[in-house]
Amino acid sequence: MGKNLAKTYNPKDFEDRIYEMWEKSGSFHAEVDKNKKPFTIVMPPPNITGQLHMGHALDQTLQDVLTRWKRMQGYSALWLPGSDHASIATEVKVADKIREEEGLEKEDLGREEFLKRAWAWKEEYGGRITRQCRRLGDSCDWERERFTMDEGCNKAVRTFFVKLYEQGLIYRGNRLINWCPSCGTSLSDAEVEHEDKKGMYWYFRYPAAKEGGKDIVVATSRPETMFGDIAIAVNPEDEKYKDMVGQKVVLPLVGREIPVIADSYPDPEKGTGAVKITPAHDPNDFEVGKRHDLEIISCINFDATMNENAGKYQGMDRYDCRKAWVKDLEEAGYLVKTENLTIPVGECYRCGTVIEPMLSDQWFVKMETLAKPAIEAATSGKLKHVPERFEKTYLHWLNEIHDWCISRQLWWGHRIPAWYCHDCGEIIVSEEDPTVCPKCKSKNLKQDEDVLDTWFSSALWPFSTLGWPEKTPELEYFYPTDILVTGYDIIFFWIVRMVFAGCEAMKEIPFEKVYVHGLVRDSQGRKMSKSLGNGIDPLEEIDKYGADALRFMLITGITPGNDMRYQDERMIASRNFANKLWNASRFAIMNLQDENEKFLPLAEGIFDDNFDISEIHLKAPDRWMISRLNDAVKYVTETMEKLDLALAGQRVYDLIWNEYCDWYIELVKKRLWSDDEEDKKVVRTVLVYLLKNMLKLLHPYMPFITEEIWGYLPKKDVKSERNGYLINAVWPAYSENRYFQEDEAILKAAMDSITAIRNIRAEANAAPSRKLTAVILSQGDDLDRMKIAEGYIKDLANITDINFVSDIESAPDDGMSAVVPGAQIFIPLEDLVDFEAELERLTKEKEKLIKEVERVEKKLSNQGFVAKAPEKVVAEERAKMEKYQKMLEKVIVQLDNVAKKAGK
RNA sequence: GGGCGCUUAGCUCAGCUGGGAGAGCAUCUGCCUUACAAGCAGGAGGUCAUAGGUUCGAGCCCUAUAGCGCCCACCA
Repeated sequence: MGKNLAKTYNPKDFEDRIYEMWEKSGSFHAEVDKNKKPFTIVMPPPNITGQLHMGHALDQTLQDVLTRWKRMQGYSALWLPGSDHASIATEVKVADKIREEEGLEKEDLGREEFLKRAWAWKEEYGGRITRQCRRLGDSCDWERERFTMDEGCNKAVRTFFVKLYEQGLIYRGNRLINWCPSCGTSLSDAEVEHEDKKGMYWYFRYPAAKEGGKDIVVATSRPETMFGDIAIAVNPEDEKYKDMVGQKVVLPLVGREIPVIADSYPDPEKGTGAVKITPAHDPNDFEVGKRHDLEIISCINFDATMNENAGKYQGMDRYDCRKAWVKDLEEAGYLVKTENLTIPVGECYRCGTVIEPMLSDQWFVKMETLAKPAIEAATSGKLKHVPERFEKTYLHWLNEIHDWCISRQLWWGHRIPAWYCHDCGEIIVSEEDPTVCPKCKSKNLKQDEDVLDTWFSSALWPFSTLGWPEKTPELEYFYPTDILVTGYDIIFFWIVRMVFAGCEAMKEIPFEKVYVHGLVRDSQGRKMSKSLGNGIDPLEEIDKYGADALRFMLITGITPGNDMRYQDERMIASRNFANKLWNASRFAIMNLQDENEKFLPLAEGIFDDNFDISEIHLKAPDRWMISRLNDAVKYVTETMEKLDLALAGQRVYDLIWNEYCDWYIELVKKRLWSDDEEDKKVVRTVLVYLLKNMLKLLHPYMPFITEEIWGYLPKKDVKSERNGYLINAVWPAYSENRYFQEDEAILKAAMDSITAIRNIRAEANAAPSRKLTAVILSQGDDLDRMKIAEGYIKDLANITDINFVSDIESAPDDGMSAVVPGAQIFIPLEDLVDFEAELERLTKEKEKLIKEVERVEKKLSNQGFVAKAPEKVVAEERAKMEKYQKMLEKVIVQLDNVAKKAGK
């Protein structure tokens, strides 16, 4: 053993190699292990059509951090990966490809042939995303990788469908659904996006049917649906129209007579207060029509052209028809007025085409019963949202939920397990293909042509992937899963549905926590999108800066639930941090070895599992640094428990850069270069100890670099390191025994003094190489600490000699001085002192102290504060008061001296 | 129409259950000091959107206001 890290940090040199090593070693694989507690995350399956984008990178890094952390904590940590068949998206993509390459429409190929092409497409591109995930360092269990349309998932889908059908929770009905004329399929409510668009109200006059009757004016934003009007509704409370109820009016130009009816639906304040009723193309009207048992007349085809009921407009596109029809009505004198305003328009979430409400035979899931346990799960606190506010979103959707239209007029997807008997009309819903009709024994059966909404299979993901409906050991052990990580944009599509599906199929919520994160936006705060071309490719960033840098920047850049901006500078900062760690490790490793790259001896027993670092001959900086590490272990663990991964990551950054690199390494350099072999051994041991633990803390965030460095450390096969790889090492634990309060105080004094002296040096323009002496004025415990810190102050501030005094009279009355908590430091620097500048500096310092004293004084003289604030806080203030007053005294004397020198 | 979030240093953002405001980048000064210039040392920079309130004490809690953004909602 031996050798050291390469001179420069180059992630490309090792990331792929490390990943392969992990995977080959089986480190990602999680087994049912009764001796361990399970920890489970199921990966939100990326669409097979997709490419890895920043959203995935964030989503997956979060999951990987959690999985790696739990794995190190000794859980059987399963992160189950997979991909989604993405019914509509894939069908569109495959159809496009066929059109492009062969000039054929999917109908030309027929269902079977099309599906063959789709599967071939899946084989070719479906693995693309999961391959890309590996570059990120995802430690998922690839042996358990699943696909939403694989055999097991298909079995789960059919079982679940039949189960719900038998309970009457799935039904087939002729209802108004959201129709996308471009995709040629129905959509669920969640798949419709609402957008405010510039629109117009046209006010049309419907003339009275009989001589002497009153005309009625109706506003509409969709004149082309007038061919489907079957009534005009008015509110029975509306005085304007009271006498018209029961009367008939004529549909302009069409000539059909329709009644004026009374219904609570029209709002007298809106429009003219009278509403045209078109049950075939408007959900509200559909309800009104049902209430009044009205006929339904449809006038638009599924391809968004007008049908025969539109008369001469038959065959025209709905919008062309609108134009022509309005023109004709206007010319005929029926247009009363128009009004410009914005109207909300429903659009297909896939292609953006305006949705047409259409009457159609579809399958639905009855939501009322199913929603109840899902609501209960959240309100009872069993299901927790992080951050909490998303529970509101979740509950709102569930409380407002309508029945879920699950059939899609597509080919790529799970085919609906329903058959129709052509002889007796029986509908057979069954897991297996029935060969004969159970009612009439006919063999003339035909399966429903439609497939299921993609989200129907996604809803089963947390348990279908673990073997459901079979009672597998995995299902028993890993379900319910622990945390579901996803963006807030799919709470409705997915979270809600997984919860009710889990509650129904498993009688148990599918996960205990939902961690909801935001979007990764571009540096200007815009959503990354293909059309804007502002997307940043995670793979390119990995090429440039390394996967660790990308991961670290993503994790530390987010606040739970909020969007983040992608900034190149932060990416560079993360890479620089990796570089810093690399070099600091290189320094340590260098000092662990002799000139032949052989490891030098370390303290006895360091590789024993019960080794206690505090039992070797530590010095103050060692104990300080160990104490800081110990503190970080506690903080990081607790903070991760709260899923505040950004804060935890920042603490590790601080620990490594600010505490370890900036202070600890500098503090021990001299010892490492000394001849004291015993002390050198202590320092080496501490370095190994610190490095190992810091690498462990950082590993979930930056797995590659930490694993790489880990490989260069001296190690033996010990239990606490499991199979020797960092990925499997044991997460560090906090211990009271490693909290060194006194050493923290000593080092605080040392560091404050060092900084103060360096400051003086800078102000006085004294070269860093120039040796200086110092006088430190201090008393009591503070003085004792300063004395212990003496050597370190000398080393790091380049001071040759320190003279300690405990009364102000003995302090020098010239040179420069600085006040630090617990002491005042004097540096004789006559030749360099610019007395005017020093005077100014001290005056500023004095003013600052006076303000402080005044502030504390005010606080302490406030009876309310002394009486009501906690004792501890009051005591702290009193101590401050004393300290500041002392400091002030000193500064005043010093100021006096300098003023004399300055000749004032 | 309903709900939610944001407003803190020049920029991007942290700030846990209320007890003297932090980071990264940028900026200024000095350093190629034998781990690291992807670096080191030392600075400067904030009436925490506004107005009230609760409290001994408010960036944090309450109420209103303004600006920005997001989500939901059956589109007369």
